[in-house]
Amino acid sequence: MTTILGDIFGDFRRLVLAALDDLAVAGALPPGLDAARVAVEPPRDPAHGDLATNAAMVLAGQAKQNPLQLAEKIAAALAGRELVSAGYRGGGFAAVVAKPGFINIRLEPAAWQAQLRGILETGPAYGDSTLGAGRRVNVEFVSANPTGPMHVGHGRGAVVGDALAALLQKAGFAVTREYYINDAGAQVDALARSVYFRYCEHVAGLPESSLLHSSGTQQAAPAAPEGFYPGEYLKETGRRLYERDGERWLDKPETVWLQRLRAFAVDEMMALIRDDLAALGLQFDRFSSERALVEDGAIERALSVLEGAGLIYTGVLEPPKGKLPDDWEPRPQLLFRATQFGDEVDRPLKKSDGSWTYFAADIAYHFDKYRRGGDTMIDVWGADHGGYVKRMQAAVQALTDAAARLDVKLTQLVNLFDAGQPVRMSKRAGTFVTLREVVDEVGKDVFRFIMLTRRNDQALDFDFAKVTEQSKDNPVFYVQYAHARASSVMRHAAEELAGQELSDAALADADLALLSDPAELALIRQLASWPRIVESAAEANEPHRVAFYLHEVAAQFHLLWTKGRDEAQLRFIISGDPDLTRARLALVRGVAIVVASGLAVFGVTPAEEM
RNA sequence: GUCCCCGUAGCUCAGCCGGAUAGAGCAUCAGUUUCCUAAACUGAGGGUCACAGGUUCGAGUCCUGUCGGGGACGCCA
Repeated sequence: MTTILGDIFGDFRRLVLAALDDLAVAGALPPGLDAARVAVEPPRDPAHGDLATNAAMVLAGQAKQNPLQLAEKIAAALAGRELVSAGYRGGGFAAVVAKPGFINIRLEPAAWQAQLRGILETGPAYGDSTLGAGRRVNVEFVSANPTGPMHVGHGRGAVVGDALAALLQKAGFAVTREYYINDAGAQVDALARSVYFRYCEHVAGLPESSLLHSSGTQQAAPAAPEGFYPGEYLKETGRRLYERDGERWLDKPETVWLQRLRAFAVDEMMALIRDDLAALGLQFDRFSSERALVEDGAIERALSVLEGAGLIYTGVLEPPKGKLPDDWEPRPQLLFRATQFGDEVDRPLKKSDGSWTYFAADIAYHFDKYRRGGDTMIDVWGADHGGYVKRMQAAVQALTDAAARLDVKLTQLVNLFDAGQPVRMSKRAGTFVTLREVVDEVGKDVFRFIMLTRRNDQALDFDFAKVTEQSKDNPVFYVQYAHARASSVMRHAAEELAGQELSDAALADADLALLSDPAELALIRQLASWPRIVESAAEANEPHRVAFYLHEVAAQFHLLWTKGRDEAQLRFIISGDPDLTRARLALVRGVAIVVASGLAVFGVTPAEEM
């Protein structure tokens, strides 16, 4: 109902609603019926027709009429209406009533052919929707801590977040992609100490080191600090610190260097992360710093809102049920009344040392997002943060007086395999696989697509051997291959029909009535459902549906291709019959446009040849 | 103990605000290549939708409970 072009299901829903109005005016239906549940969908069994509506069954109760008889009335009223929308150009339809009360609709081929023409005329924008009506949505994703390179789990969140954002954009929302930098907690202090340790280590290893000269022997490296980040990458960071600052931090107390090194380390880590993001082709509209919020007093501002609503108090929490932490001590804390908003317990805002909890900062951050104009926020988190969802939603509800909504998408684990053998990962054993290593190995297109072949809340197996295999078992190549095949046909056609204009605009004028084979019409139907897929996937926040849809389009196209192998008259290029060839090229281009449009949502480049 | 996610074919998973005879891929079996890319396609077998109730014209889908798997549970993020 909101699509710019070619949502056949929306068009027919409008038509059904208009028919219902006709019936109401004629007195055949009581006025003021609630038609919200009236749906027009493809029937599961294609033998039933192209479209089906449940209108009679949904309204039978309200209208106090027999569903079958009501269906007959609606079908008759439908038959009296015409497809006035330009997208059908004279194509008609037939409506038939079936058993429980379904009304099955079958379009004449001309209506489908007109849909294909519309696809060619619309091009890459095909599938765009006005569902979002320009409403703003803030999608926050990745938000990997700036303590090291991204790992594969971050990569999944990154891809899911980016595809979700792209999908929402295609569906007409004004999307902001945002990254939250957790650069304020104790962990970045630990990071700074780790860098300092590596820095000292580096200096000690230098032949010209003052440590050597002053004592005559190499000084033992200082002990690794608490919470030490053991990754090799920090050796490089320590070296870079030496190159920038020389020996000025040596033998100085922590109070002298901690703040400076923290800033340096976070900058270095963010540079690493930005490289990783770039390798995946990711771009953010905004990076928000936790530290900047803290230093700006944003926490106090946000908490004062809660304070004013009487939602903050000092109290003592019950110890958690089940396993009691070893060092549990009851202690009065500053608490947020999350239980008033459906959370299990009230949540602490200050640590025992008096500093703010991560939660307090996150409250400030979400309040900041809201004040910047986001009443719809989506956060993409790793599933290990699942326990955090309720309290954050509670906070958003409390902060905005329920004017804003926070949705949280949790991404489950990625299990790495190589030819069926699990790739064991252990930070301690040093067999940690970074996102960058995986992306460099398989390519960003493969990585992105595979990450979207599963619902985000399902664990996903990622097998290096399988995802790089060039066969139909690999969904990436299966879909890519369909696009490449389409491109290949167009290259051949350019030779066969040398001198003829084969642009999409030109092909839209081909005699599409020549596309009459059932397999051809089935393919057009498949292409015609793209706008509907965009809207439903966007509404459900489920980009993976696009992957399954593209797989179906590719299958239908490969099928038609192979039919042409058995029945030469079904090939796309028919020597000596330029009119038929042009009609079929229009279909081929339609496939390429839809596949490319879907891949664009995923940030995957459509292949021209393979 | 509480909360969240999950349970669909031998395996991996889809199933679109409830809709008609529950689908796809893999695996198994039987086929297709002088021809636009066989990197593909066709057909067959394979199901107590974990279990038990409930809601209604209709439940894999919604509600309750049970069982099983995973995850999270103050001062980490």
